[in-house]
Amino acid sequence: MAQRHLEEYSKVDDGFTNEKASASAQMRTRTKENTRHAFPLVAPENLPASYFVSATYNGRARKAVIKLYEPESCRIYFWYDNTGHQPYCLTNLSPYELERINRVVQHEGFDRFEIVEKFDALSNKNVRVTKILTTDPLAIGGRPSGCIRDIIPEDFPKVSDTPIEQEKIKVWESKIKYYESYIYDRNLLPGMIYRVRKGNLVPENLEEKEKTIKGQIREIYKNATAEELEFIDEWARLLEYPAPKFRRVALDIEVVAPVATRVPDPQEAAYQVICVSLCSSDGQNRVLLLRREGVREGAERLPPDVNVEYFDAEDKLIRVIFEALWDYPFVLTFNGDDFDLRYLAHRALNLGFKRSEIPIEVGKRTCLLSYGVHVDLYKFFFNRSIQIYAFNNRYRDVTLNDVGKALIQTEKLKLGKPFGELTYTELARYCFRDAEITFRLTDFEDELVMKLILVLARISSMPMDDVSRQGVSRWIRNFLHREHRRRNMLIPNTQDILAVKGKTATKAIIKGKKYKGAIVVDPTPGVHFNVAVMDFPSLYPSIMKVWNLGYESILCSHPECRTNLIPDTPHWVCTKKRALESLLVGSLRDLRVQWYKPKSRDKTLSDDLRSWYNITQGALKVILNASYGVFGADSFDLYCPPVAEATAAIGRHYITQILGKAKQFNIQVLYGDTDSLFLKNPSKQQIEELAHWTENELKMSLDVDKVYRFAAFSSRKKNYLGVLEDGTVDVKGLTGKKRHIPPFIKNAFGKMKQRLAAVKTPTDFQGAKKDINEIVRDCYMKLKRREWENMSELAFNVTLGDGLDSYKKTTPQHVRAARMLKDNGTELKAGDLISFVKITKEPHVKPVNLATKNEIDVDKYVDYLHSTFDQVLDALGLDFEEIIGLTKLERFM
DNA sequence: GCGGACTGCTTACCT
DNA sequence: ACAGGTAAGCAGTCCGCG
Repeated sequence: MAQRHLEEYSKVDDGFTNEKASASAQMRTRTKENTRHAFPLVAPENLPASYFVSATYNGRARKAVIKLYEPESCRIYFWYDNTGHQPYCLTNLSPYELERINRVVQHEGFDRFEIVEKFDALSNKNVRVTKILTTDPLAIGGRPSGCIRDIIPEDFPKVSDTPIEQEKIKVWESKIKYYESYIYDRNLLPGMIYRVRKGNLVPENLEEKEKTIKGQIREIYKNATAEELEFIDEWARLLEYPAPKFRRVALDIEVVAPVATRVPDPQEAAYQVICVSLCSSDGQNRVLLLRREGVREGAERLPPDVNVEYFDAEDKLIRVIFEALWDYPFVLTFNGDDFDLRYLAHRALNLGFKRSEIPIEVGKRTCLLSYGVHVDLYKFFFNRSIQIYAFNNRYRDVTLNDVGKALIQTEKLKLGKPFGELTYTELARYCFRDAEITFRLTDFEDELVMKLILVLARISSMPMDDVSRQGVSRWIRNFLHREHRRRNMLIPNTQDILAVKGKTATKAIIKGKKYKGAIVVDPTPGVHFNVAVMDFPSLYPSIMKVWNLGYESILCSHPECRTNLIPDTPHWVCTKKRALESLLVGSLRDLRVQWYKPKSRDKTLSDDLRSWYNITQGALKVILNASYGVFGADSFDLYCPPVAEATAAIGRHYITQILGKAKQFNIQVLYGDTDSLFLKNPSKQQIEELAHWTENELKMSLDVDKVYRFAAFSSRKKNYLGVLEDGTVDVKGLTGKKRHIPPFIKNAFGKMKQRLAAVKTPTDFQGAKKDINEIVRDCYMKLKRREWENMSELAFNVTLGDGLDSYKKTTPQHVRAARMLKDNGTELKAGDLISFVKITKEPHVKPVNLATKNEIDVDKYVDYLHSTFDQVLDALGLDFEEIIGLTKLERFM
């Protein structure tokens, strides 16, 4: 914790000091303020089975601290390290050489040197390195200057007898947070169950369960190597242990704002907190209101199970909230990192609270809790991987309203008047609804979100608070780090991997990209009946597994491996030693495909168990989907572009081979993208032939993923519409489903989609075409007659990708509109949605709320209607201009 | 001085 | 702070044109 906070505080002074950051819970137990807590925070000598939910570093005690959640009492207990583990980093300088660097050996936090042997996967040999142990993680790194990791390359060239270049001096593992290092070295598993016995932290082994599971899993993985089995066992143990009930509270605050369009600055916290709502798993629904002059009670009703409490003084209200933060082991907010908790912490300071009275650890980007675990659901749902793979893109805007609407069918209350004019009960109702949505987002489907976070914590070896905030590349990095330490492997520095294996050899189609990616087959335009879609289940992870891909195996140093070439590239891959990534990604893939996916659909299992399997397979899917991409991302610690390049190249090779085979088998391929093939009316036998061939020759499975009753292609790639047997319509890439398109056009598109769903046979098409004609014509006429209900129906909704000032090269329309809004006094930032309409006069755009009906450039909208429908109409053999009644001659003129 | 061909920028999508 | 490939619309530039 101290390390993390120091790094954050060094950049921005937000009123807290480092002392505050390292002020620990342990210290709190000694302070007077805490005497009001009836329970001890430090774990007793013996603690029953409890979940490892978080970890931190206590600067006062100079120890790692594990937060244990005991599910019977529903409390968090702190367990302090008792093994004497110390912070350290590694270097290739010998102790003898290091002794000469005064600023190291005389460093305040320096303790001692040790010589250790590690396996260096980059050079493929064991190396002896020096371990520099310290008494404080900050001695190694995290301060702006004077850290050992920086001093070594700065000072050693000066004191060395022989001239030495800085690049040859290596320091390893100096950027790992101390509590993470602690977790790895002690082989602890966040999210798993531990006990405290005689003061020691010991893992809880559910031996019976493990035995049966292992038995069943071994049945399935008969072909796995011993090495693979070991990993599969390990993963299965992590994923099969049960989850607790999470005692938790959701919190939402309201602040008086002098300017309605401006959100109060949480740093300044200049205005009163007027309402706070709590909604909890134990049915404590509370609204705390601050009494203010001139505010009326109001006639509305709150839900009957909600308690309203009034306060005459703001500090008293805040104290009650802080008590809740000391009480609940899990606290949920929607954007609490940047607003609610941050505001409360600074507001409390402004009101004269002592720092030790504030249970919030304010960081640069986070607000963690002194006692429990804060999950900021905004950050969690904002995670693109979570959004797409765990929730199938069901919500599009990451707002409480949109996520609530999509996942729990509950929206925010709409306010009919300005905030300042609300009665107490109106304010209370509004605020409570927000807390309620926040809570229920973690409650639906048997606490799915909480369990998902728990499973991800287990896979990634990260505390729950970290895993809920960070992206998928951090999760992957952390479990790779864990496995390096477990196998006594040196964790390489990013630049070292790059220096040895950084070069790519293929040319990307897109300018500015590093290497060539996947193949997209040109679609055959038209409507096709009975289209079977075959695909490779998790193609890229399978490739990594089968081809032994990893930073250590690609371009390995063995001369005899050089002939083991990756198709389409000059790269080779190791034949002698299995790469860690290949093993890890491969075993996760197998576990998902062969165990969790089938179990999640197994009707013989209880609902609870099936749901757990479903959550687990979903978590695995999220991780597997990113496991290739991270190797091509320079932000990833084990960045290794040839690994990503090789994966994509093999994928291209496979698809190309199958295309050739399909031709040979006389199967018409209508379309294909990356790992899929769309086959026109194939016979059962043809499908089997193709699947068998792939299994035998490519050692990959190729399955029928779905069958379309019919599919419509234009000549555009990544653009089609397909109707499944059950009438579901898949729309891919068509403009009509894109988020930014005006609802007016989108609605017409939706009607067409519905009409197409009813088509069963080629003859049905006649009727459908006629109706679609009508739909398009109707939309066109309404536009021409300016018959829309509401201006917002015509609004384009485009995300502002960057801050307004960073558009230097061009001024896109949405930016132009956004600047008009800004001139009007609206604050805008990256990520905001800009709603604008097209108008006839210069500059042809206007924010929707500033525009009037007769300004609208109707013809521009007709153009949009045209291009949107064309994508489907040409497949159906229809013509937009004929539909709207222009003859060929008129068009010519 | 104007318009078409072109490139580049931006967003949203697909796998 | 996972990747590359594709579509679409618009902004801006260049070049030819008596």
